[in-house]
Amino acid sequence: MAEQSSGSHGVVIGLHAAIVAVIEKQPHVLVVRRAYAPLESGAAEAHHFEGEASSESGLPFGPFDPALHRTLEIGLRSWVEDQTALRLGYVEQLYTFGDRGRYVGAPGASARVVSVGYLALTHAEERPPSTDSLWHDWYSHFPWEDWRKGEPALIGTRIAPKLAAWAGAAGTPGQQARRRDRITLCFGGDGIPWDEEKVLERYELLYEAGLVAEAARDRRLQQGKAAAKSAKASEMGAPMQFDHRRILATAMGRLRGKLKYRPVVFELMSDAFTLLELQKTVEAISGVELHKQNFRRLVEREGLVEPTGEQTARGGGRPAALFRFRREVLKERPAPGVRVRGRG
Amino acid sequence: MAEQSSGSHGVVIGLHAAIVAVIEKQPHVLVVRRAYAPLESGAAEAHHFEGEASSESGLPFGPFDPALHRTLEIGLRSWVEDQTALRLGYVEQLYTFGDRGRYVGAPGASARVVSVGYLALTHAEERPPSTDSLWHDWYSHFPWEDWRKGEPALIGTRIAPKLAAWAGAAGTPGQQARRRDRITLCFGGDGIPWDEEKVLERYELLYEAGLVAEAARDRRLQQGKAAAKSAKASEMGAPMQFDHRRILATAMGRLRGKLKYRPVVFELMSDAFTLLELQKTVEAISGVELHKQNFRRLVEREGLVEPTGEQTARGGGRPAALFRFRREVLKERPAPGVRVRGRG
DNA sequence: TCAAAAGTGTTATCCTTACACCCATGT
DNA sequence: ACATGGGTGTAAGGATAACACTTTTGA
Repeated sequence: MAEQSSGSHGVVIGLHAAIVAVIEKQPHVLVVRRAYAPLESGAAEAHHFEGEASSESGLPFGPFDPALHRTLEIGLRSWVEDQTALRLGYVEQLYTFGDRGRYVGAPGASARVVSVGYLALTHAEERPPSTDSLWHDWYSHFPWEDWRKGEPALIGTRIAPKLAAWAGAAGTPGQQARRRDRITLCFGGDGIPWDEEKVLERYELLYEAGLVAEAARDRRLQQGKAAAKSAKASEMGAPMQFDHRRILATAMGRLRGKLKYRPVVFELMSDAFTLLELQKTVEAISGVELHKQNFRRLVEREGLVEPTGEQTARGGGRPAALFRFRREVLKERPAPGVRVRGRG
Repeated sequence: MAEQSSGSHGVVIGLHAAIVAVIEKQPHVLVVRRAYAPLESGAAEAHHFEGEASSESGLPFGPFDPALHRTLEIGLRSWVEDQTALRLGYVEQLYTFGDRGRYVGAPGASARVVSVGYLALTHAEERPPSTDSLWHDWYSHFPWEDWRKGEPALIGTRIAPKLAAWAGAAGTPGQQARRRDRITLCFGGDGIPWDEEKVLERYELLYEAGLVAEAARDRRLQQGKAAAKSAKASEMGAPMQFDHRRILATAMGRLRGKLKYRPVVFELMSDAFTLLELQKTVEAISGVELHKQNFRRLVEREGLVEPTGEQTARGGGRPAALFRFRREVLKERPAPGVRVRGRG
């Protein structure tokens, strides 16, 4: 076993993809249910997770094999195609995480894993692409991130009180104040507005405060104990394997930001769409409602779309004009995008 | 030697820092002159570079040792302190590169290297922090990026013609058109304005077109040949070891972008500064001149600074009021920053 | 005729961009 | 007095955010 590494700097790189699609006005991420950890040595030694953990879902991922793939992104694409039978279009690197203890693998795990996260966008037509993978509404993992119907009740009833308690439990008054500032910055209030892009900051805060199932799980696994059944896991969103929820949080935040200055929404749309469908897609991603008319003026002014000339047929209201993405903007304006700014 | 890896997925992670400071209104990056590649196995086997390459400078870097450091960033900080005797303040991860052939190490190099790049900001007081490291004006590596005195002559005299030739040399007319579009998008012209943030895109384009010394060097080294003396290296900016210039390009672009929505400039200033010093620092980084009064109104309106009450003493003009960074903005506004937008 | 969704007009306000001009100090 | 940088007033034009109202279809 040439592996055991750790003494020097042998490291395994895990490539992870948050593959996003918007289906029926809901943002979804592709998850894989697996009972083994494919990140150990080259062969498929199907390590089994301990009890509970095996029922969690995770992002599609696999190790980077430098002998096989010329770049990280090529490696990622090949892993994803294997695991999900899905061909990726738009792909963007997010972040590389290497924290000890945040990627707790199978019990026999020897090598240290560094996670490189990617965001991929696709247009999904309802059915999950393969039997092993399925689409999850991303708000099932982040219920506090959906502000389309106003502030989620969860924040007032559970998150705010528990975070306040956590802040109060800090050692010195100075630390307490700093924790409180951080909470306000993340979740708003006190003059600070909700910033939909701070998805990662919020998740990390909840993790540190121990409000999220992964926090307790990682602590236990680090101590070599079996993962206990975590009660009320679903209340604070469905947990994911390893540090995958953190990667998903990074993806959400990045996508929400990118929408505003790059025409990436169109990667999520079909070729032809109505303006309201476009708006609902942006709203699904950014988690806030928009002002209809201002949205329309915006996409028109930026020259992001052009009419196809067709109309929608399906009943229940006046037919809408269909539009398509105007690819020429890419050559015209330096940073075209759907600038989003909450609404009243 | 348990190393030789490559067959499966044994990978060495190189942590790289682009450490930036503004000295005398010029942006600088800290470079290290080294004659060996510290990225091979744990021990210090001082591999010697082949001829020419050893005179190139590079960014401070070193391998990530998971046994020693809990996170990537901690590993980076320890490497940088060792190599430069400099303690880092603000640090931000940039990107992870893993391209085969773009990180060409010492001849005997076995393991594949994945580079994780970081941006670090510091306030330098003139003298280089250690004898092995020194400050380079970053425009010496990217002469086409300094538009403070208008469009650099280099672009018209050398870059544009050579890029045009490269575009014309593409196989099909379609490819030629796509190359031309890309050139316009990167360097502007034809209605597209100069976008100071596209530093990486421009460098990658120049690399692909073979206009930059590293392109030829990497090709040669990949074929096992010795690196030839590259004529006119300095004309297209001083090259750097490995893929370090790419990492620096990433750092420049990211910093130029971040300035606009986060108060990071202040990491580069001393505690007290005049508004013109602040403006010159922003101009140094972003490479464009700004409109004095609008700049002042901006920092004032955003509440980024507050007067110290002091005045500058040094001669040559009316004394200026001194200001300091107003830390409270961090608690007030979601995304305070020095939004920069060229000028006439 | 009513529900459902499509689509338009208008305004106050703020931000941006660009003018051009005056002030205080050292030599 | 003049060079050097410090510092201000003001106005046109555009982008934003918020109003509420009309139109076209299917059931």
